[in-house]
Amino acid sequence: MKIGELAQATRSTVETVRYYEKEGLLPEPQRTERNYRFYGTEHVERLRFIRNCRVLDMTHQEIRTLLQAMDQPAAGCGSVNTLIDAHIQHVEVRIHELLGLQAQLMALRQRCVGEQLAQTCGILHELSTMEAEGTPHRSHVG
Amino acid sequence: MKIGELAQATRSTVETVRYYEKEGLLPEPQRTERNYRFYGTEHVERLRFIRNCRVLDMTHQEIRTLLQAMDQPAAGCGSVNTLIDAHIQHVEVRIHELLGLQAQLMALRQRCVGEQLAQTCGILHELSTMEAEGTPHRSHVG
DNA sequence: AAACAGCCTATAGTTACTATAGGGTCAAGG
DNA sequence: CCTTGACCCTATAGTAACTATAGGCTGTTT
Repeated sequence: MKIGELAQATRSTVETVRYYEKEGLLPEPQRTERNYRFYGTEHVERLRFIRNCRVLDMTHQEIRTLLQAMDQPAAGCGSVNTLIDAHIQHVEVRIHELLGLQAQLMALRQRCVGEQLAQTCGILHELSTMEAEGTPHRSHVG
Repeated sequence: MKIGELAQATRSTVETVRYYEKEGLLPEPQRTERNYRFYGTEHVERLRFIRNCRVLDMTHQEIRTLLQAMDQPAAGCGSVNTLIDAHIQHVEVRIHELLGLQAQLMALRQRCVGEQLAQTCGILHELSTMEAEGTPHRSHVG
């Protein structure tokens, strides 16, 4: 199959497929005599695997680790379990961060009732004077 | 004050301060005769405002809107309220996404108990065959 | 005079794509 | 035969919000 068909079969785009190839997530396929990429079912499976991982918000690096495990069927899958556990942790941490954020934002929102002038707006005043602890987040789990 | 002192006073870094200036979030300060940036208390306040917004996960574009409101003290603050409300929505949406993700990941984790071989690992198998709906997220609220 | 901290500009790297420019291939229609 | 349109190719730049690096000047201390 050609790249457009592969993209359709996996709900991705042609550009994404080419990008994964450049990143080394998807192996380089054969080429036709006219230099078109030509894929088989193994590529469909691999790409589907990758997309499933992405839906679960894994990074390319995490996916690379899982693909390595896939490529060594006779080896143990401990690294897989470890990775998934760590990823679940990332997600939980981020959920807690966002719940805290939500509380902060709702408290902030209370500061201005009805429509005020900017100079008397409690929200702007609070944003100017509060001493927030914490930093803008950096977790890979958005 | 010099740029290093400003950074310290606002718990940011010298590089971030210069970056905000280039982005137009922080106005260009005066320069000393030796071309060092020289800041006053108005810069401290503005930068503190920006950092507070960042801790709340607002984008630079959102912050720009708030700064504009700050700069028009005699105008209404309706845009501020609207923006905060929308931002709270973003956060709530993301929380729900992550809760769904967490559930999916925990179900996935159940697929492999103890340490298996990669070829029999239920996690890898599930990742290969599942038909996940949804796309990798794109919300600005990480 | 040399070492060291701190400042300067300009540029590249990060993540996972997305978009664009500029060009070749292929089948169908006029 | 020519053109139109869909599809493919490579290479490069843009996205968000920084972070890091190179290469060089300033200012203070020893």
